Amino acid sequence: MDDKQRLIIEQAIALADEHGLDAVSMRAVSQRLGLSSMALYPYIGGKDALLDGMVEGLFAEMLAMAPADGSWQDRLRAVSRAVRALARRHPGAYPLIVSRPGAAAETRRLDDLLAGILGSAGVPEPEVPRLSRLLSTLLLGFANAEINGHFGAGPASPDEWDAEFAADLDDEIRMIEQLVTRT
Amino acid sequence: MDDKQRLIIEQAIALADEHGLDAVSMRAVSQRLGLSSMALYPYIGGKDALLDGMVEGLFAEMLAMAPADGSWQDRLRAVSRAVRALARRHPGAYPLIVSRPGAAAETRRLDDLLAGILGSAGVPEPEVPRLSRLLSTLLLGFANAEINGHFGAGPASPDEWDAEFAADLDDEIRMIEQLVTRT
DNA sequence: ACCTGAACACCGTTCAAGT
DNA sequence: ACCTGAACACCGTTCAAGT
Repeated sequence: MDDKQRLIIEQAIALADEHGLDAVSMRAVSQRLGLSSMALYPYIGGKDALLDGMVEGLFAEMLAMAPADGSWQDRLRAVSRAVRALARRHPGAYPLIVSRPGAAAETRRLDDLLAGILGSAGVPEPEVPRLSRLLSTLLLGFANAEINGHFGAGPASPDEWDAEFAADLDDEIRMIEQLVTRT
Repeated sequence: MDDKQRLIIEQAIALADEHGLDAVSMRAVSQRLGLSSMALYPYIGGKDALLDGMVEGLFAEMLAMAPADGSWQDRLRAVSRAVRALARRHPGAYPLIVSRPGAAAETRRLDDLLAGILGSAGVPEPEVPRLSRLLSTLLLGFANAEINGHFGAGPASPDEWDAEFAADLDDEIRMIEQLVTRT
């Protein structure tokens, strides 16, 4: 029954969002489920595995949000929106995505998604993996910066972040278009 | 005497690089200095302030590495090299840069440096702050991905990371050049 | 099969005390 | 002024035990 596993991860994410990542302890998570801390161990391996599971859960949620139709530009914008929406929905848990190694299997699905988009944009195949990684670094990192309050002099309101992100994306889209026509 | 403060932060960074971030405890750091853990509190505020201090120390080290002469393209490449060199020199401590809010004063100096470079590239002033943030997100995030082993199918050897990073930077440089001539 | 309690070796931090 | 020891309320995790 990995229903229970999913339940545990769900509660851990909720706890992180409500009280910060530091509040995510085995004891606190188990308490939310009416169990003792040791009851979690059979379902998740331990604290580290729980954090990995949270990353996996976050990615899964994000990938479920991104629609897969429209022009490649539209799809790219949809993925970007999904990443930022995830970060804002999970301000406490999201930073795990950027701070934990990509051991999780779901992690690579974002790169695959981006690779698909770039492929249909006409990007030459040997360039696709590199550009996927560039974009995922930028998307994940930018959302993290917003959540973490990076950039002392950065955008102040969510609307300003939206505008900045849209402009960044337009630049990247132009970069990709130029790369395609250069070939 | 914030000589002592610097000494503490130095040892904390060394400890992180040698034994991982989790090994950085007040007790372990103080032991490296031949002190009890409580002796650190007058010099640094506590664990959180210590971690912030480490971020500050890392940024300072990086900024000292980046030469400030040559064409704007050369200077941009120099900054990029400095970021990656920092990450590889501090594989344990570096991730703090990306996981901790930019409260540290030094944090913004990277954006200033990038803004200066973009300014001398001829980027229109209203676009400069946004592009500085885009570049710093990309540079810091990419180095973090390398350290953290993000991207399951990513580059395997340091040389491959070098090549990928150089290609990314060329793309960004072209993007900036195009943005300048479009004006 | 599923859960618990006590226990161990750790944390960060406070506070009274030492020189 | 600078440092320490004991103590407190927490951790993650093990292990024997309960039903």
